[in-house]
Amino acid sequence: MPNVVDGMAPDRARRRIPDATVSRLPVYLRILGEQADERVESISSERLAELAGVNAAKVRKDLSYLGSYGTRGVGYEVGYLVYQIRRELGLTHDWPVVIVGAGNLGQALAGYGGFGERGFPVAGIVDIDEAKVGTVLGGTRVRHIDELPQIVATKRVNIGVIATPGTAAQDAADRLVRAGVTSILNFAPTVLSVPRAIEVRKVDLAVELQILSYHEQRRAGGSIHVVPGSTQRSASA
Amino acid sequence: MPNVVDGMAPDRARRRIPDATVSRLPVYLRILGEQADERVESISSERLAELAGVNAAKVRKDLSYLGSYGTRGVGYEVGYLVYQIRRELGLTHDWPVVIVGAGNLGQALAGYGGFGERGFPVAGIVDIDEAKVGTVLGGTRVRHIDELPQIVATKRVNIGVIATPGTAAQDAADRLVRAGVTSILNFAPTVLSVPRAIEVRKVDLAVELQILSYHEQRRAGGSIHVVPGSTQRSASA
DNA sequence: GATTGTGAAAGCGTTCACAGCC
DNA sequence: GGCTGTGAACGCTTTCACAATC
Repeated sequence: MPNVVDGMAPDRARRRIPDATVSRLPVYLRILGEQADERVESISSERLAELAGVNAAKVRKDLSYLGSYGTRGVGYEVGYLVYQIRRELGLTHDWPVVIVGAGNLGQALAGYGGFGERGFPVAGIVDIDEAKVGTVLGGTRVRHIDELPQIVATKRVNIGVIATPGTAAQDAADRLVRAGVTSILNFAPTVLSVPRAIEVRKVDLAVELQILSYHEQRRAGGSIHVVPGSTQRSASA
Repeated sequence: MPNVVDGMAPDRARRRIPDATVSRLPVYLRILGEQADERVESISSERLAELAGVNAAKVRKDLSYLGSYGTRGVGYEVGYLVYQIRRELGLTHDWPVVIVGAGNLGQALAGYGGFGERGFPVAGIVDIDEAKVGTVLGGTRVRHIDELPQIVATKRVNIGVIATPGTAAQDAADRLVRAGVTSILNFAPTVLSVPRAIEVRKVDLAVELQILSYHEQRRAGGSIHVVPGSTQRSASA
C-alpha cells in the first residue's frame, strides 16, 4: 500500500496514464471548474460524462488512473478532483510559452488572452521579419527571432508555439530546440523533424476542414455531384 | 452493385474509411502536392511515410482503403493518387465556410488566406456585436449574425466555424444549425449540443497546451517541484 | 439505493510479415 | 529484386457488467 504523505502523489501518480485519458482530463478539468464556480460540491460520473459529452464508464476509468478519489454511492468531490487533475497535468504552476511568428495567427494567439488565464502566459513573441519587430501584440512587444535563446533562458520557457508559414516551420523548430524548449505546439502544416525527446503536438486547421469535407461529401452521395447547401436533413448518422 | 461510369467511384468508394485513415489522408495529400510541384511522378509507400512522419505499413493500409492504386515493384503515381484522395475527401469542388465570431481568432482565420487556397473560401464572417459589423477582415466585410441564414442559403454554405468565446458557442451552433449548416468546426472550449446528424470537430488550444504540460510535468519528475527551463537534456523518450 | 472501481469482453487501429505482382 | 496489398497478430481504447462500498 502506497503511503500518502501530504495529499501529494502516491504511487499512482507515477503510473503512466493512457494518452486517450490525458487528452480528456483537460475537458473534465474545465467542466469541474465551471461546476465549482456554481458552488457544486459533488458530482457523479454520470453527470460529468453528460457535461463532457462522453459516457460514464469512460469517465470512471479515466479518473481511476489518477487514483480512487471518488466515494461509492456518492460521487466525486469537485474541489478535490480539480486539485488532483491539476496536479496530474502539471498545472500547479504556470508554463510560460513563446510564440514564433507574428503573422495573423501569432497575433491572434498573443491577443487571445485565454492562454494566460489558463496558466500559459505569453513570455514572448518573435518574428524573423524586422518590420514586425517592435509592434505590440496583446501587451507583448514582438522581438527578433535572434533573441529567442535569451527569452527562453530568462523566462524559463519550456513550451514553444509555432505560428509561422509552413516553409519557416522547420527553422522555427530548430531554433526552439536549440534555445532549450522541450515541447512544441505546431500550427504550421508541416511535419517537423526534432529530437525524440521533444514532445510535439500539431494543430492543422486545413486538415480539420478536410475531414469535415469528407463527411459532407459522403452525405452528398459520393460521386454524384450534389450542390451543397441549404435544405438538407442529411443521412442517418 | 453500383456501376462504374467514368473512372469515378467504384464499389470501394462507398466502403467506410476508418476515422484514423481519414485524418491522415489530408497529410498525404499535402505531401503529394508538394512532390508533384517538384515534378516527382512516382512515390513509394516508404518515401511517403518518411515525409508524413508515419510508417510505411500504415501508408499502404491507408491507401488500400481507397482502392488498389499502386503498382507492385514500382510505387504510386503521384498525380493519380492526388486525384483519388481529393475525390475521396470531397475536394473536387470548393466548400465555402462561414465564420461566427469576429474577435481575435475569427479575424486571424479570415485573414489567414490558407483556407481559400485549400478549397475553403470564407463566404462570410458574422458577429453579434454591432460595433464589429462593417469592418473588413481579410477582404470580407463583417456582417451581423442575423444575416447568417441568408449567407448560408445564398452562398450554399455547409460548414460553419465557431470562433466565439465559450459562452456564446452554443448559441452560435444553434444558429448555424438552424441556418442549414451540417458540419461545424468549433474553436470554443465548449461541448456543443447539436442534432446527431451534424458533424462537429473541436479544436481546443488550451487542451493541447495542457497535454504538453502533462508531459513536461512528467519529465520534471512529477511531484518534485523543478523550476522549468533552460538546460534540460530530458529523460529518455 | 446509489455510485464507484475494475476485471473481462468487444472494438479499433497499428504493425508484422509475406504472398502476389510488376 | 522491389514494392504493394492484406490477412493475422498485437496493443490500445472503449464499453459492459457487477462486486465493493458508502
